[in-house]
Amino acid sequence: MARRSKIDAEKTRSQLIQTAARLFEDRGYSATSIAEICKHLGITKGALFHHFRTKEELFREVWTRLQVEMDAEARRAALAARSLDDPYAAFLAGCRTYLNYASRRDYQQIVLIDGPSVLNLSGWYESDHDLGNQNVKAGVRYLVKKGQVAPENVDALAIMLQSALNGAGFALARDTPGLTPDGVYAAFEVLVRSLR
Amino acid sequence: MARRSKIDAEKTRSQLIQTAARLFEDRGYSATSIAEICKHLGITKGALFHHFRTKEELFREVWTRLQVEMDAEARRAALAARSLDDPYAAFLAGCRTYLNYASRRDYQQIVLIDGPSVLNLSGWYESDHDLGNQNVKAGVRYLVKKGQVAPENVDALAIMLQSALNGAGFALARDTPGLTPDGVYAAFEVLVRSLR
DNA sequence: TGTATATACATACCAGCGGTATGTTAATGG
DNA sequence: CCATTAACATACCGCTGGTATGTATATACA
Repeated sequence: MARRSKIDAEKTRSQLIQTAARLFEDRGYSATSIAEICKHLGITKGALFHHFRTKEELFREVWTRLQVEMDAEARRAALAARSLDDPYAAFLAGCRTYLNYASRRDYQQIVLIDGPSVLNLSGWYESDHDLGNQNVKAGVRYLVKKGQVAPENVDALAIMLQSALNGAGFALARDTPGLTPDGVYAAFEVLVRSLR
Repeated sequence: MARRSKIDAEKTRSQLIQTAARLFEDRGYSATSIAEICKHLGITKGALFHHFRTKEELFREVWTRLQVEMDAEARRAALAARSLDDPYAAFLAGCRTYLNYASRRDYQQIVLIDGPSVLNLSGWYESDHDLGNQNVKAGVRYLVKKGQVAPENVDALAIMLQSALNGAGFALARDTPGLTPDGVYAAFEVLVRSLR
């Protein structure tokens, strides 16, 4: 076959990302071969390596899309829940969104499990790329401004609260006995609201 | 070469684990080849595959040793710190130990980064194999008994607090700006002591 | 004490992997 | 209208984890 139009190319590219995402999700990164991804689309490796220089770069693209999507949703939720009466409301709404993502299979496998091991050589965690952390930290800073939290604990608390949501999401996804989404969220709210 | 004695075999085995641990730590699991491990010991792949059926099994052995070591140390620390005056003391001591491990490069790379992606421990959090979680949960139950925490939140809080320590240790290990071990621990203590 | 067996490796080999080098053809810019 | 280049396909490569097989000797047992 020969050259396709720009529009076709864009389509191929997004199909690659979409298919890779599906396979990365249910087989994991290392168990998913490039050949397999291409086979699903009826194209060859030449096409894939035209659009992405390495397998890792393709993964990063998948990873980024998920992060951006989560980020947007969390921001929307936080903004919508803003309240004059309750300084915690916006922050908690964002966290609830994040918790929802953290209990999704795709987010878990791609962002939380494979992400660190695949991307850690290239420094993805230099926090400007970690949108989850940015959101949580912004929330905690907001609580500082409202006088609910001591400023020297911001960075540590942000990381800890985010990680708490990560772990809880995992636990939820494989229905751990005694855990429900609402129960977990309630416990998280207790954790946050009792902060000094 | 030919067969060695049982004693020699044990030595070879533990040398394999030790060397693999070193390489897994500073290159990561997938970037460490079996051939490389063997080269460091002056043996061949035949020897390695005699002691371990797969590369993953060797990794699991390394992983387990680290976990067991951490568990023992955390238990010791918690017991030693037990206090009549402060119901939080034992729990916090165990968590401090855990935090120390979570900020070590070997524990971070092997247990926190590569562990989840290499071993398919979708459920390693609440499994019997997760000694960290067992300890944390025991600590939270203790706080319940002392009347510091509502019993319905035990499971969720245990997971969240443990994950908080994981994430914090992770952040510490790559010296995130604004984070020190003592600072993180202080923030964690605030988090725990303000629980209702 | 002799000997059959199991053990502790070494050697040789393989399919599949990620990645590259090199076509090939048509859309596109000047 | 033509040179360029984008969008792929094809062929190939070194390396990887893993296997099949060989082999010498420690060990269990008669």
